Amino acid sequence: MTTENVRARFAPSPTGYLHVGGARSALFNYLFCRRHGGKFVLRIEDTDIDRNIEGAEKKIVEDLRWLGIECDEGPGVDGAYGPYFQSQRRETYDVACAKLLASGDAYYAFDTNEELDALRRQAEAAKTGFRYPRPNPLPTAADADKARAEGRPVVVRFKVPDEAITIHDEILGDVTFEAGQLDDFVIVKSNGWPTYHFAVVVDDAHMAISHVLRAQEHLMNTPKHVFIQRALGVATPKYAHLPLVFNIDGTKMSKRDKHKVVRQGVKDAIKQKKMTDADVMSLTGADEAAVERWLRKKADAELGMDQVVKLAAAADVTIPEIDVHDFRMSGYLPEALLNFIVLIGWSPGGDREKLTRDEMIELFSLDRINKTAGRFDREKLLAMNLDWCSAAPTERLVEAFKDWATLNDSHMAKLDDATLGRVLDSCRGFRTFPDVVAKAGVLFEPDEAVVYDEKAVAKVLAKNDGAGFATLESLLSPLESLESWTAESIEAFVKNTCEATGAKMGDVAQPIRVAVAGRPVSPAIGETLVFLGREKTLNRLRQCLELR
RNA sequence: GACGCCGUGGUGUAGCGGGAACACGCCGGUCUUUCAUGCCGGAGAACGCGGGUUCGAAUCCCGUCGGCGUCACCA
Repeated sequence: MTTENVRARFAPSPTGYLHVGGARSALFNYLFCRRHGGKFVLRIEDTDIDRNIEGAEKKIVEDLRWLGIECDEGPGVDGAYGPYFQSQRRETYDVACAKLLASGDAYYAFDTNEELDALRRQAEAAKTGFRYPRPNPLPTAADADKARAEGRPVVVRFKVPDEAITIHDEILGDVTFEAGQLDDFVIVKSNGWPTYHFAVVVDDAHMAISHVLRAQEHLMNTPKHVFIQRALGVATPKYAHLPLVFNIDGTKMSKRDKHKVVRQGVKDAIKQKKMTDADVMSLTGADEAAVERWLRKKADAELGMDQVVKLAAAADVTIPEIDVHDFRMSGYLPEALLNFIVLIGWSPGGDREKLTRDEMIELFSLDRINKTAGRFDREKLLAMNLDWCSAAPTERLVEAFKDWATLNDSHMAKLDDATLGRVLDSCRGFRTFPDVVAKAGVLFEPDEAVVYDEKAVAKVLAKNDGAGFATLESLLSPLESLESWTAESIEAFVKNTCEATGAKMGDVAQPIRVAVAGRPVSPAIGETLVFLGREKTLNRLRQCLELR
C-alpha cells in the first residue's frame, strides 16, 4: 500500500447525535489514516436543507472527540480542501453539473412527483421494476426554461451508461453489476441542490479522497458513483465496504429502536392495565389522535424524545442506547466503547481483544476486516466496560465519572476528586457508573433521603426478636467514642466486637449497613462509615432504630 | 421481484488443506462483612445443507437453502 497521500473521510449528515454505526465507520477511517500517515477529513453532508438540525454537527464532533477521534480537516479545523460543509460548496456542484450537461452525460427532466408515482405504480402493477424512461430526444436548456416558467419542477438526471461495471472492493473483492440495472437517477434536485450521489463524488474528487471506507449499505450506490466519476473524468478512490452492525436480534440498529422499545413497553403496560391511553396523553401532552398515530400506527415523529423518555419511565422500560451520546449518558468509558466497536467487523487476529486506541492504529489493516455483518452485543460491551474500569487508574475513573455525573446532574458530581477517587476504588467491580451511585450514592445524600428496604429491615434487623436492632443499639455509644474514624479503625472495631461477642462479621456489619444505607449493599463497612462521617453515621443509626 | 453481499457454539471472533481456539453469555462451585468483582470447573459448534477435488476440507470448486442489504428530488 502506498502510504503517501492517504486521505479518507467520514461524512455524516447533521440530523442528530452520532449513531454507533456511524462511529464505527468514523473509527475505521480514522485508524486507516493514522496507520498510513494520511489525513482524516470530516465533511458535513447537509445538502438536504430541510432535514438539517441546527448545531447537530457540533454534537457529532463532540461525540467523536469523546471517543478520542479527532479529524485533521473539517468543521473548525482548517485545511486546504475546505469548506467542509456541503452547503457551502454549491458552486462546485453547479460547475460539475454544467460540465455533465454540456457533455451530454446528464439531462433535464421535469416530472412532477405525482407523475413519477403513477409511473412507479404502473411498473409495480406490471411487475416490472421501475426504471426512469429516458426521453428521446433529450430535453434542451430551452425546454428546461420553459418548464420552469410553467411552474414544473426541474431536475437534472444522470445518463447512466448501458454497460456492466465491475468495482474492486478492498474487502469484498471484485463486485460486478450487470448492465441495465440502474436507471437515470437525479443528481440535482429541483431546488438546485445536488443529491447525495452527486455531492459525494464531486467532493471526494475535490478533496482528493483516496479511500472510501463506508458501510455496506452503500455498496449498491457505488456503480452510480463510479459512472459519475468516469463522466467527470476524475479518479475513482479505492472502496472498502464495511460489514453492517445489527441489534442482537438481527434487526437493523436504528434510532427508531428507541421509539420501538418504548412503544412496545407502553402497549404491554396498557394490556396489563398499568397504564391507559389517557395516561399517555397527559404524560406527553399529545392529543388522542396523535397518541393513536404514535402508539398504533408507529408514527415516530408524533412524539419528541423528551416525551418518549417520560413514557419510558412511566412504563418502566429502558430506552436502548443507540447513539454514542447515549452510551456516554449511561456511564460507559469511551475507551471501552471504542474497543468494543472496533471488534465489530475487525479483529487484530489471534486471541487479542483488549486494545487501546494507539494499539488499534498500529494493528489496523483493511485485509483483516470481515465480510459478515456483526451484532451489537450489549452484554459483551458491559463486560468490556467492567474490564476497562477495573484496569483504569483511579484518576482516569475520577475524570470520566465527573463527566458522567455532571451530564446527568447527579448529586455525586459535587464531590471533590480525593473523595471521588476513594468512592470509585471502594466500588471496583462495577460495570457502569450508575452502579457506583446505586452502591454508594446514598452515603452522600441527606439522612432523610435514606429509604429503608422492607425486606432488608425484616431480614437483617427485625428477625430473631429484633436482634439486629439490639446490635445497633449496643453499637451506638462505642461508635460515638471510637478514637479515630478511619476505615481501618472501623473495620478493627467491627472485628473486635465480633470476637468479643462471638458474632459473625455479617451479624454486625449488615445491621450497620442497612441502618446507614437502607439496603444490604454498600462499600466495605469501614469505607462506608468513613464516607458518611461519624455524625451522620450515628444520626442514621438512631434514625433507623426508630423503625423498631 | 430484481440486483448484490454474507453463512464457524446464543453473541463477537481466531483458525484459511492435517488435533475446532479465545472472549462474552449460560450452568455449577468457591473466596469475601453485603453486592459486584475475583478464582475454579462445566455444558454448548463435526464449521448452513448437498455434492465434488484430495490420502485428508471449516479451509479449494460447484450447487442449494437461509439471512441480510439496496432499489427516493434521504443521506
